[in-house]
Amino acid sequence: MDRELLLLGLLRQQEMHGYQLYDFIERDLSYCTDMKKPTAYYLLNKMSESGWISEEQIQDGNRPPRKVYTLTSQGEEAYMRLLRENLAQHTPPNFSDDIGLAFLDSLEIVEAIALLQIRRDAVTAALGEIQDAPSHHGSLQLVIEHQVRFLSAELDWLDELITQLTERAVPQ
Amino acid sequence: MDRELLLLGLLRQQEMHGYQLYDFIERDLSYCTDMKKPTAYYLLNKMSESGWISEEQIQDGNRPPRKVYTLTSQGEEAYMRLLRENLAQHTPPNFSDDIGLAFLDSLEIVEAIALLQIRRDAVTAALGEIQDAPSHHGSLQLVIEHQVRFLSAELDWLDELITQLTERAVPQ
DNA sequence: GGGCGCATGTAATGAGTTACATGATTGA
DNA sequence: TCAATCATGTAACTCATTACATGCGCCC
Repeated sequence: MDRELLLLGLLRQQEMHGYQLYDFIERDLSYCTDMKKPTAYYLLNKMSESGWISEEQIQDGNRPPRKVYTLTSQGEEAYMRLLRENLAQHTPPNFSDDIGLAFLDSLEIVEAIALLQIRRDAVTAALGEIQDAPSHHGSLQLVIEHQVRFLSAELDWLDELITQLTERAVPQ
Repeated sequence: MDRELLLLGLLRQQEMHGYQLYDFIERDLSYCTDMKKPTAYYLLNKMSESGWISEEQIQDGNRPPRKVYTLTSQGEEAYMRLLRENLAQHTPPNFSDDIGLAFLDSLEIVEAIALLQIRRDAVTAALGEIQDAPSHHGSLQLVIEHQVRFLSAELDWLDELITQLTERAVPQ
């Protein structure tokens, strides 16, 4: 239901058509989430059918018509319910990266360090990307701050781990 | 491929049958990952067909026979490849919780604080659960430490956010 | 005039889950 | 004896993705 919440939340701030929503999410929210085009269209159609949003066809010359969506009162209700649910809950994220960590000792320490350095670079790059991201208004900015916080912690942890391993690799 | 890596890594440490693997993952690794039974059996069959693991049927009385799996040399190769790949990469985890955060300003501050308190409790509970978890040998322990690190950072962030909001709610 | 961006969608695929099915053993 | 655990699996379903399909307008 998180994707539904996202779409409802964006539509609530400003009425938009599908492509616009997709585009905004891919462009401006790429550091924290994503949603492919067919998913966006599918969810919008679904929510339209269940009465959460209403659509207005807008024809512009011979172009394919745009379907501009607006929250209905049911949609507003659903939005508030989903938002409260989401805020009150903690969903442990999937750390698929941790699986490799669990078997780190299968490798020579030197190689393990080298690989973790590469990971470190990737985290640094991600952090840089977010910090360069255009700042958003209102609480959307909170998401950026949260991501920065997370990536910084991740970087600290990796650095400590690499240091530990290095000490073990070259004792004195 | 992370699930395959997990199964291979566990089998490499000790030969096991499907149920045993499933059980270990659900019991001892629940704080960082999970894998349902049909998924485990499916992946084991797939890896067996592609020659990564070999199975030995063990009959014990009238019980359903157990299929005990061992890494083949191909499996060993695949394991090392997947491990290196995993260690070198950074996969940004899905923060579905952040979507609610993005729309925090739709709520009265007082309610937002109350909801975040509930989330805070959930994070605290998760942290406690991990710290009580039985310690693992070797680098499996690294995963626990990483999780503790993450949850602590999460808790700090939530506390700061709640403090900020509280100040805004009651200025002086 | 040819490719990219706008705008919508369908179809096929994939990864993983839930629900279901089976049958023996073990413990309260 | 009756439920839980051990042990394996199949079938159906969900959610989201990739690949495909269509067609207009705009800019180089």
